[in-house]
Amino acid sequence: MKRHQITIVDIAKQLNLSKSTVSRALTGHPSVNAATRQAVLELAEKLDYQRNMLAISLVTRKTNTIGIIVPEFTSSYFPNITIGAQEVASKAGYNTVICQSNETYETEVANTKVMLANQVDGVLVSITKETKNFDHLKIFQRKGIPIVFFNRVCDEMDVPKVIVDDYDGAFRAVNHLIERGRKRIAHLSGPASLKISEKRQNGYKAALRKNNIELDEELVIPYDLSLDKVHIYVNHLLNLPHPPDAIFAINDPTAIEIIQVVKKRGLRVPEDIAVVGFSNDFASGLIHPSLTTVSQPVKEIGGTAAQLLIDQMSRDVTDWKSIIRVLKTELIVRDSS
Amino acid sequence: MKRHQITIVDIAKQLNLSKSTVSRALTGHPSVNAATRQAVLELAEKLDYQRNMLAISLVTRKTNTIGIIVPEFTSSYFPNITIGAQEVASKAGYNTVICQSNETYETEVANTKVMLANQVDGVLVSITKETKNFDHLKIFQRKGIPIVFFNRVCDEMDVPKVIVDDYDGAFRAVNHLIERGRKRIAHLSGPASLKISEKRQNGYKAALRKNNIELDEELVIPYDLSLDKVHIYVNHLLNLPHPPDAIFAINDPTAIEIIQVVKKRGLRVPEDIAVVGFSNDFASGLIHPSLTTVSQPVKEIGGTAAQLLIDQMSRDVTDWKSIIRVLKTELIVRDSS
DNA sequence: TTTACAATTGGGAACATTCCCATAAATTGG
DNA sequence: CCAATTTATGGGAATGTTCCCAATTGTAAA
Repeated sequence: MKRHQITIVDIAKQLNLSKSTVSRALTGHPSVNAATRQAVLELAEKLDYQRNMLAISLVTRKTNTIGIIVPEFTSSYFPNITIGAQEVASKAGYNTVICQSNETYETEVANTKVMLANQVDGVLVSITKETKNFDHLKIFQRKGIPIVFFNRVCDEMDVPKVIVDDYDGAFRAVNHLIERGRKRIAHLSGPASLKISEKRQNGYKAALRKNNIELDEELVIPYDLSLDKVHIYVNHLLNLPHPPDAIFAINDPTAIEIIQVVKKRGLRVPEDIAVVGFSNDFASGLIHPSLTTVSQPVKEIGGTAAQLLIDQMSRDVTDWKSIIRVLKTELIVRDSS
Repeated sequence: MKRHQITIVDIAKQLNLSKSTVSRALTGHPSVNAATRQAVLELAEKLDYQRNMLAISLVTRKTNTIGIIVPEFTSSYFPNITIGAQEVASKAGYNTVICQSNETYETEVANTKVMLANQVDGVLVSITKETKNFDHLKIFQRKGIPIVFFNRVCDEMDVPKVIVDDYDGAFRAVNHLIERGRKRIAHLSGPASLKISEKRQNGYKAALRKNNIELDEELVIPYDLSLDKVHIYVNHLLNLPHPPDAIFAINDPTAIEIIQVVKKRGLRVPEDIAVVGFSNDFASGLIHPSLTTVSQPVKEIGGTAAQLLIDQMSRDVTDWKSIIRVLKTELIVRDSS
């Protein structure tokens, strides 16, 4: 039923050549007669010949494909990172395969198997909030497939990583709130498993300390990043006998959700409660009031990670220095603070 | 240099079996001894064996991969469509490869070559605003690779398509503006090459006609969807001797841009100018004032298209009925009108 | 003229797997 | 007890390509 695929053998037969010569003509090998090459190219064009990458990859043991595993696609953050990575990768002649782990460990493990089965030449990974065991990722190392982490990194693996100065960004965000006269600043933090939660929380605490504001543990709430639970924590905070006058959120989607909840309660942002986020998602500039946030160079994160990966793939070095690239953030002050 | 990959031959040797038997054990073929299968499975696990999909696909002539070609990823529209498609595809055991054509014809052609070279089993396509020649897409048909269009379809190809009732959606949107008392309604339309531009424009005109409002061609502006030019058209409209009191935009990103421009000019939305968009992007509910728009069942579009494609791929029918699925839109009234 | 060398081309192994066609052993029925 | 059938396994072609190692031809140097 399936139509016969045009192969180099078909071209070879029609031109009375060997498949070797056709292959050489097609790949631009120098030692082939100009007239022969011309004939091959013309016939290939005429027959709609397309090289079969499966066969090529099988013999060359290279797929020219990099895999990207991200936890989710719900905000603009990870999509933009993949765009940045894809730009760099395609410029270097690499294709990109993207898998979403959906913030679950099982899916992440399944994703790594897909990547392995599809013989990617390297992978870019940002782990889920659930990931505590890294055996599935260590397989890449064991097989000599380069891996680079970004944003959500794995501490126990000695490979290149791309992150931002989370501590510093959080510090400046909270410091800004204090400069604006806020005294009781709450923090909606992330899951303890993620390094970024820890660092941003540390930045928050350091800013309080520097301004001689005593830390009230009651105001630091770790949550699992499920947006539909934000209202619970916000209402809890606002119902405290001595409620906060500002909230610093681990990320923008959370901050946006906070603003909605606060507004629904009839309170004003920033008059009653100031809100600051982290990442500068696309929606943050559009929401009312517009969100003060710490912007990350999102595309650059993806691009840098891809570049680091490509560097590893092109050199035949097995023991790669574990570079850690820390990119700069920037505080964007808007109406919510 | 490259580490040797574990193959079924390695497993076969260690267990003193033939690669045929190992293959059968691994793929779950019934005619293999339970003890043998057990041994194979255990050793495979121990050695981190991963099946090489390249080789499998080469011999089975199936990659279990569908390709998606979309024009852009800048708004939430196309990403969400791919999410919907991916959900359906992965449930059916298919992987997904996504390519962005970046709204340029050349890139789209390049993308089709990538898809062909990677032997996708089927493709989902939404064309660029530039695409007028469809030869590169007809190659899929010629090779017997199923293709389904969505959103931006190709009229001259007789294949399944998934669209929404653009005419009707536009009609209801403009009718709503008229009900709100607007008399001079402008329309920022899309490129003439796209069917959706035409249909939405027709819906706009029909709504005017039905309400006995004479069409003023001066108020209908086709533009190429480059957001950075929106301010030119909006300012042009507002500088007219008899400026409009409402603008219906071809899509949400355009509408959002219009709102920003109008606000920057010191005019109020909706008091001075009402604005209505199309698609109900994520940002539309967040912007101030929130945007009235025609919502599309985005994930469903992707899911339906994927399902249509999978149906085609699983049956061995070469002449597929050209189904056209038209999904319903819904008018979402918010503050901008 | 002979040798050496460059320019072309062909042959065939290799890549990792599936799957059809044997083959051998074990089991069953008459 | 023998034929027939079932159960389990092996052998090897096929998939479409690259690339190494010849083989052939023509030509310039000796």
